[in-house]
Amino acid sequence: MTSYYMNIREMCEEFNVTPRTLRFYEAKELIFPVRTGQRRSYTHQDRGRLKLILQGKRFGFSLEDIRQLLNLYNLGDQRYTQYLQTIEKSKERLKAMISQKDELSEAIEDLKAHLIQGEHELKKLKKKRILET
Amino acid sequence: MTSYYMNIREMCEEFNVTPRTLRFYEAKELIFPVRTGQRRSYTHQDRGRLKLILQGKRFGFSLEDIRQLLNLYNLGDQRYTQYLQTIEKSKERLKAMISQKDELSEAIEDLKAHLIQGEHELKKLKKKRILET
DNA sequence: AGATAACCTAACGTTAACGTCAACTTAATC
DNA sequence: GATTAAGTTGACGTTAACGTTAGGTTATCT
Repeated sequence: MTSYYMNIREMCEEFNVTPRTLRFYEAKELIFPVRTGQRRSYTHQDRGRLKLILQGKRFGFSLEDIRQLLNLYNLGDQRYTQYLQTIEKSKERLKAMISQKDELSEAIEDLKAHLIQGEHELKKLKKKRILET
Repeated sequence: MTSYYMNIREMCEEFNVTPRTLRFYEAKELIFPVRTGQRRSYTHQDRGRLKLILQGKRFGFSLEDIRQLLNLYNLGDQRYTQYLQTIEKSKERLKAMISQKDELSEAIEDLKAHLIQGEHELKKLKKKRILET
């Protein structure tokens, strides 16, 4: 297992981000590294959250969207009403993700069809080019 | 069928965007409305492209990414090398979309599991609250 | 024909998500 | 123990994707 605490450089290498990005996410309260002296030490929790952040970004979610979702993954010491709100927000996100997935499936099939058509046309163009040479 | 040409207001209503957005996409060469005098007239082609643009945005693609993809859907009068490049770019996009879909599927299952767990915890909290009242 | 509405261009403003740079402190190395 | 490397905190800069405002043109309505 990877060491319990990681420094900022190790984090950057593992997740392929810059220090600035990690500090930025911290300022936005998406991750909460502890301090060893002045330096940041990233825990297992932080790594889990960062993974989710980067994933969310690939899906086109904003950091604020992601922040709300993240709470679901660390439902520790929240008040009841906050807890409830987190779950409601997460349900919304889930629905959005499902419809996004469906849309994506359609778009993929559509793109495939156009690509096949495109390659067909390309062959014809190629022949023409050869004949014209 | 909707009239062949649409003015900017009709477009905005149909696609739920602002005039600024349409002019912006035009400036970025994503759509090419013709002019009727000074005014823009949007064709069937523009509507098709706009639909794809908005879809692409929901998937988290940049306008530049989308612009390259769009060429595949209007492979009209391109040169052979350009044609080839469009197809290559599109293949890359397709791969990205497929992996995004797979990732999304996983994330959805994961989120579902956490939601179930969260609702379970919520019930326990609720009981505690009632007992404490 | 004068007013009003719909459209236009041009230009500056805004927000998210970082990049970059300066000046400082701490840790590691020679 | 001086230097170098790694990390830190501001603070200002940058880019994408529009929003907003000002000032001008065209079409329509009364």
